Amino acid sequence: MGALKYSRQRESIKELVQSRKDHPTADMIYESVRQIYPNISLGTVYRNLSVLADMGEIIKISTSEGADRFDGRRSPHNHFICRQCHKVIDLEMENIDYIMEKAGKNFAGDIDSYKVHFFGLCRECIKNKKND
Amino acid sequence: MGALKYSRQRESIKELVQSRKDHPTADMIYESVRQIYPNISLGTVYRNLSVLADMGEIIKISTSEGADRFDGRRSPHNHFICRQCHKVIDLEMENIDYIMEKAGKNFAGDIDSYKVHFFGLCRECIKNKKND
DNA sequence: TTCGTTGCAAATGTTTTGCACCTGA
DNA sequence: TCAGGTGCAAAACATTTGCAACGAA
Repeated sequence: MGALKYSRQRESIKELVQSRKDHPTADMIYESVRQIYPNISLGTVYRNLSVLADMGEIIKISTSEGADRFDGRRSPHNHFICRQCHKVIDLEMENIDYIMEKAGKNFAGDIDSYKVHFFGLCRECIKNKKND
Repeated sequence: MGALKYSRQRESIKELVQSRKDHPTADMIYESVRQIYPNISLGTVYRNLSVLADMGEIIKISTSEGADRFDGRRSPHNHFICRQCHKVIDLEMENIDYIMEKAGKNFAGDIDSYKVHFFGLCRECIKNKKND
């Protein structure tokens, strides 16, 4: 049951997200894809983002501020979220997968993945602060 | 401006969250506090949870599944989230604050905190899976 | 032909907000 | 007194879903 069938809408969404370096919300993606498929609906965008995230083609980032964001980058990496402007930035840092072992030591369940969000101020917001 | 004034509703919410070991949603907290202050409104609960989180008295946990959860535990710790039942569990693990330094190495902003969410199956869901 | 996919719109679930009244300092 | 807090209800958002028509295999 549930064999995935090709759809140009899904393909287009996937390519769009994977080509962008920012971390767009579903709505931003909708606005972009609409320039190619003017009739696409927001529901279709949400449905496909969900499928693509389940397949591991893209990553869904949930922040406490506003809508979820999506990331099409393939290689594993972590994120920084600015507490002022809420921008999401990819971090270039060494692999820290070993924290999963540390986490699993006193834990009765089965840990298979993790997400780290780092918080603080991004470069732009530090600058703006100084100009106050 | 904005001096915080005492309110028994806020006090009650704070004590409730800090006394619980699960990770209730705003609505669960509302239902509980209502047993003491039957007229409290959900809006008041949300407003106070937000204030308490800003003050650092409680922690707000945003998951991609459903409503945000709140944690009143004082000492720093990390969370496990079951991908099946979405339960949130506190982890007893060694401190890994040093990952902030690793993250800051090639980054132009200022990192001051982080949150790690570990994912997988909790003990109960592993059991249930075996009984299929 | 079959069954996943789409567009549309309505529904859902969560959180925020405007406002008149209440309350702590 | 008076700024902050509250209850209530409506609004704002983000996301999901039912359904009839469409399209890929």
